[in-house]
Amino acid sequence: MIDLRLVREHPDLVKASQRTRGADESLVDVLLAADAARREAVRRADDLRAEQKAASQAVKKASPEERPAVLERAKALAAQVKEAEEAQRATDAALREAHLAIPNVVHDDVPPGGEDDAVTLRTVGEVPTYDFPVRDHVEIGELLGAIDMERGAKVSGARFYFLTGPGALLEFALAQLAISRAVAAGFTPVIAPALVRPEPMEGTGFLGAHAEEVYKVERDDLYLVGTSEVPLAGMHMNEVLDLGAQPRRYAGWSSCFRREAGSYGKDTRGLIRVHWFDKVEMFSYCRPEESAAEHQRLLAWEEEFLQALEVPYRVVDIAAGDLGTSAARKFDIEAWFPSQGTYRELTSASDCATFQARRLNIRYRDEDGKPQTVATLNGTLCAIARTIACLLEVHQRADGSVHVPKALRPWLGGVELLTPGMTLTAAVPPTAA
RNA sequence: GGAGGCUUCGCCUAGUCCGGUCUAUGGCGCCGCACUGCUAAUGCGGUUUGGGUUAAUCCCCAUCCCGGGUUCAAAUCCCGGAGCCUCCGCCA
Repeated sequence: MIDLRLVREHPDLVKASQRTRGADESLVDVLLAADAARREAVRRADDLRAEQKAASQAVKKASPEERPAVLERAKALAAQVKEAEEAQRATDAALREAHLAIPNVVHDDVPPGGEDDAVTLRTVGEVPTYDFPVRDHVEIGELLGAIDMERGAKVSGARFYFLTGPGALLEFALAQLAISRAVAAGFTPVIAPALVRPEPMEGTGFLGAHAEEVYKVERDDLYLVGTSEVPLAGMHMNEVLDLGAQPRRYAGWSSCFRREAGSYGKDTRGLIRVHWFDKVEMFSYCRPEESAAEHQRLLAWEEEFLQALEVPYRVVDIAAGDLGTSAARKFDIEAWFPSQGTYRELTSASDCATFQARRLNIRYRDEDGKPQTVATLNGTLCAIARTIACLLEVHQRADGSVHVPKALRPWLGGVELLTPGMTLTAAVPPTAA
């Protein structure tokens, strides 16, 4: 939810934001009207309630002969209050609806335009050339005995997979690397629940436009999260946080589930787009004035992680029209996929400013001790399945073997190369053995 | 899965049986003032959050886990839900 005060005081700013998103700017006027209507209804109900309270007090003090008349008046007022409250509820609902209809106000530096107008901020690393026909990650994964798509489909259906042998070890290696780097950077590591109640789901905005994307466990009124952002944001809902000098940072590991409705035919092969994967997600709570700087820091950590994986990538600044509802700005990192001859999204970092926290009611105390809404940010440190796909492709060799980035070796028994037919026997750092 | 207990304005707590005097008690913490050579102690005052109104103050409304209901009137009575705790059953 955007800040209502901003809408009242600077509707033009919000309208401009709507325009750059390619969204309907008349929604701002709808919101303003709903706000005015609600305030009017609130005033009326409050006034009547005050009157009714007084009348109610009078009942008690009334003498026996006055009593029937006073009681009559109190009853009449009670009826009016009830009516006024119903009217107010209607305006409350209308305001909420109008309020929710408006996505976050975009950051000034966000490029205008839509999906194709993302601005590439930088390209890092050499795009590798191969003097042999490149295989895609499914082929390599099968050669290595790392990925089993067929049995994934047999057991769970399309877009499911088994990671086996070196694939399974790669998952843990990536998770370990991601978490240990995050911890070194000062993040609190978190293992978060993947099944959540409606409130955090709604508060993070996933029941709005993305509702079709979400798995629901009907019987228990719980949802499978599509990203660790949900439990990490929900963790502090309805709290007033003690924000010290530093933002509060969590690195959460959890499974993620996505129905991928509406993506039929897209990336049907392999680990690129799956119904379930595991992820290490960074999540920050900070003062609103710090969020832009924190956004850059999250991005830097993402980049350093990919550099450690020796993967060529580019950073793109997502255009306004392609931003999610709650993001004021979003950077994606796209890594090189040789089988596709292009960069594909691997991670994403969003600055939600106060949009998400306002709905989740997460605040901090400012210098005057007043509660204020915090800013929240999230960034993928490692979406594991897709990262495995990328690693297998980028680091492939002619014989089907795969180069292991130095940073991952400690968790893969020190091996420098995964080769078809090999059995990894040591999944611990050689030094620890 | 079953049974019971609990949830009060930062923390602890009184109040709930028996509706109005609750505009919620007291302690701790915190803030201010006074006193004191300084500290401590003491005294006095303040200290939930949100909304409405306002130039600001004042004031008004809501808020006793949440949502409904009964009533002129609900922290208090009734129904539903959540969370925590205990016990039984089952279980990795």
